[in-house]
Order: sequence, then structure tokens, then C-alpha cells
Amino acid sequence: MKTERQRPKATAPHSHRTRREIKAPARRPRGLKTRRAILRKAVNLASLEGLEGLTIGKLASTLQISKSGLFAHFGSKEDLQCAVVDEARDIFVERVVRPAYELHGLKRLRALCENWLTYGEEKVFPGGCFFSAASLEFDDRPGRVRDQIVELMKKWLGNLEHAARDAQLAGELKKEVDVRLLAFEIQALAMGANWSSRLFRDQSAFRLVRGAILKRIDQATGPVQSRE
Amino acid sequence: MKTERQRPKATAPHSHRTRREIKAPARRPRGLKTRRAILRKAVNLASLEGLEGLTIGKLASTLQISKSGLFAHFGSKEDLQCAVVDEARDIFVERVVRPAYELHGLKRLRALCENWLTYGEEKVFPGGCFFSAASLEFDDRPGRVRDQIVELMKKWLGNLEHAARDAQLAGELKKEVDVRLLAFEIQALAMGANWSSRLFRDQSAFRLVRGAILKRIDQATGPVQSRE
DNA sequence: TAATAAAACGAACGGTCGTGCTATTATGTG
DNA sequence: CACATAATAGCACGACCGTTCGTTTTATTA
Repeated sequence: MKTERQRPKATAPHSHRTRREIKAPARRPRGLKTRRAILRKAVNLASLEGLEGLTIGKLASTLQISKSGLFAHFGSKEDLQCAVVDEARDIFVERVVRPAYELHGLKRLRALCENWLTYGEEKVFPGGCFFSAASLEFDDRPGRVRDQIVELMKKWLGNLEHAARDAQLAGELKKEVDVRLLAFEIQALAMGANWSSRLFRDQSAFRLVRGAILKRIDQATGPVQSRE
Repeated sequence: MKTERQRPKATAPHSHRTRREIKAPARRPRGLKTRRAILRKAVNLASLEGLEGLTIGKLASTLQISKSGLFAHFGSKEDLQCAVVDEARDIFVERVVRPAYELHGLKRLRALCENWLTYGEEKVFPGGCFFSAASLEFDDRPGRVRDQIVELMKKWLGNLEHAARDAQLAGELKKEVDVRLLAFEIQALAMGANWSSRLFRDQSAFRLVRGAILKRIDQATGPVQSRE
């Protein structure tokens, strides 16, 4: 009853992504700009230090705003972490998933792989793949953050698998190919590239994995190779 | 000059694993027993909470000893982390590497894979593969801990690659197989199994990956299959 | 321009972190 | 038994954590 102002979203159960512009689209509340700026920095920081290592004080001093002012935007650290994950998701979708959705079947599958490799190579997040790190950091921490990451990862694997299945239905992949396994192998190789490039500070891991994934896909397309 | 007692190893540059039993082998200092007990617990805790999330206070209260008493065994948190990594290494070598070294060539390669999968399935560390987690946690934290992890991982990949190369030289693998890539793919799949099993709380990932690795190796042995 | 509400601030809280000192206890040796 | 020494405990420090609260600044609008 008393703590109402600094937790504006606490009562609303789950109203993702639709904040307040629904009823007043031209109001442009000044807080949103700051919030976006905070999240942009927070995502980068979290990719380097981890979602738990991301501290409100450090983030605030980096942005040169007050700790309490920053805090008021979120209401709790967990809410901040959730917002950061969501922001990272948006960036990932924009860079990796969405462009591939203009294609279908095998082409989409190839595009998803290539976009991911580019996303890794170009260091979209300075600390490497945000979700690889977050997955391993939160696999033992029950809570909303973990739930969110699980859901995102399921969707990503589902995207790979769906594209592969479409390709199979279109005759672009051999009938005996296990599309679920194929998706898993691609994901494992991609995470391996991220792991190796970061731990050994060696970007050539992406070259290696690009070759491995291509080989794996070619192998699944059969001797006919992917038409065109 | 004044802080000398609680950092007994600080002056010695790098005397791993040979502590003080070198000159008095029968003395059996009582501290070692406690130290081992601390490390055993610390490894488990660190695998769950991460090497940074592993806290001296929590560790001490878990073991029901005083924080300062525990601290005196190591002298700094970084030293503790190094000791924990070393302890985890010992366990890993004992479970995965050493048993395979009774075999050679392709058999050793297969044994390394199978031992790793068993090590993952049986939850040797309650938080999953210690080194997968530590790798991603420390890939951006320069220091002795990171250096140690890098070295261990290089050795592990080297082990896989070496076994594969021996197999190739013995004619058990096709000549055109890239043993470095093969080692990398195995490692990526293994880490993928760890990742998936933990994030989705689904042990079947190990079944999936066992199949994938076997297929990958069979494919490298050629149509003749591994003799015997 | 005055009123109003949102946003940012500053200071402080209780807690925990790693670490450093000093004292106490246990152990092995003369 | 006395003594030296190693092992452990007790206590406190400064720093930083997430969080709260009251105040001040800033922007909107009547």
C-alpha cells in the first residue's frame, strides 16, 4: 500500500511490451528515453559481467545518473534483469531471426546459421553471445529470469528445427534426417564457436564452425546438394 | 612485511601441488585435512553458484567453521578460486581422462567421449560441468583463474585431438578427416549436452548427444567401421 | 504563469563482501 | 610438563550491495 510509486508495474500481472503508449500514443513520456538508454548500456555491461554481476551502482555511475533514479525505472533488480534479457532478445531477433524470415525452408535455415555466425563475429554484444552466458549463469537460479531464458532458448531451437522441417517437407533435406538433432547440433556448434572465440581470444573459431555447419547441412541435403 | 603469516604461498612464485610435505613427508599437518574438506565442498558450491558467486562467508557457515579460519587456508579469494579449479581438475582427470589412458587410438577417443558423457550424466558436479560454467564466467576476467582455465581447456582439447590423430595414424580414421575439427565438434556437442540438460532440466540431452558423437565418429572411421 | 505530476536526486539503511589484526586453542617436540 | 608453532576463532574495518524515503528538479498543461 505504501510502496506504490516506485513499482508502477508490480500490480499489472504481465503486460509485456505494451507500457503506456496504448492510450496516449503521442505523449512520449520522457522516462522511456532514459529507460532505453539504461537498457542499452545494461545489456552490454551484463554481457561482460553477467546478469548477476551487473550492479545497479556501477550501471548508474557509468551512465552518470543517480543510483536511486535508475532504480526507480525498474523497482527491483530482478525486474531490471528481466528487462535486460528482453532488450537482448530484441537485438538478437533483429539481427539474426527477422532477416531470415524473408526466406523459407533450407534457405531460411542457412540464413539463420549465417546470421548467427555474423552476430557472433561482429560482437553484437561485447561479452559474446548474451544467451550462452545467461543460460549457464541462470540454469540453477529459479525465478522469472531463468523462466524467460528457457522460453527464449526453446523458441530459438524451435526456429531452427521448424526451418529444417520445412526444408525436409520441401524435399530439400533427406527424409531420414532427424531435424531435431540437426537443430541441436547447429546450436551446439554455434555455442562452441562463441565459447572458443572468447576463451582463447581467437576469432578463427567462427571460420571453423562455419565450415562445420555447412558440411553438416550439405550432408543432410544428400548427394544432390541443395538445388540452386 | 607485516602480512606474512596468512599468505604463506604469496612469496613462492608458483609451487603447485607441492606444499610442505616435501621436507617432512610423515608430519601430516592437520591443516591439510581441513583444506581438503573445504575444497571438496567449495567445488560443489562453485559448480552451482559460480566461482565468483562462491562466497567465503557462505562456504564457512556451510562447513560450520569461522570465516577467518577458512580464509587463512588460502590468503585471498583468488587463491581459493585457483585451488577450487585445481581440485575440480583432479576430479575430472580421475573420472574422465585417466581411465581412457589405458587405451589407445580410436578406443581412447571413444572412451574419452563416453567417460565425459557419464561424467555429465552422473552429475559429478552438482551444478553440471564445472569447466563449461567456469569458461564462460571467466572469459572476460583477466587473472590467474582465467589463465588456469584456458590452460586446462587447451589440454582437454589437445587430449581429444591427440587421440584422434593417433587413431588416424593407426589407420582407424580416414586420412581426410580433420582431427582438430573432430575434437572441436565433440567438445561442442558435449558442452551442448551439458547446457541443454541443465537449462531444460532434461537428462535426455545426453542420450541425444551420445548418438550424435557416435555417428560423428563412425562417419570419420569410414565405411569399414571401427575394426572390432 | 501557476499548478501538477513525473523523473531524478541524495542520503541513509541493513546486510554481506573480502580482508586484516589479535587472541585462543590444539598439537607435536625437547 | 613446558614450550614452540600451527590452526582456528573473534572481531572489526571499509567497500559495495539492493532498497527505501523524502526532497528537488524538470516538463506538461490548464
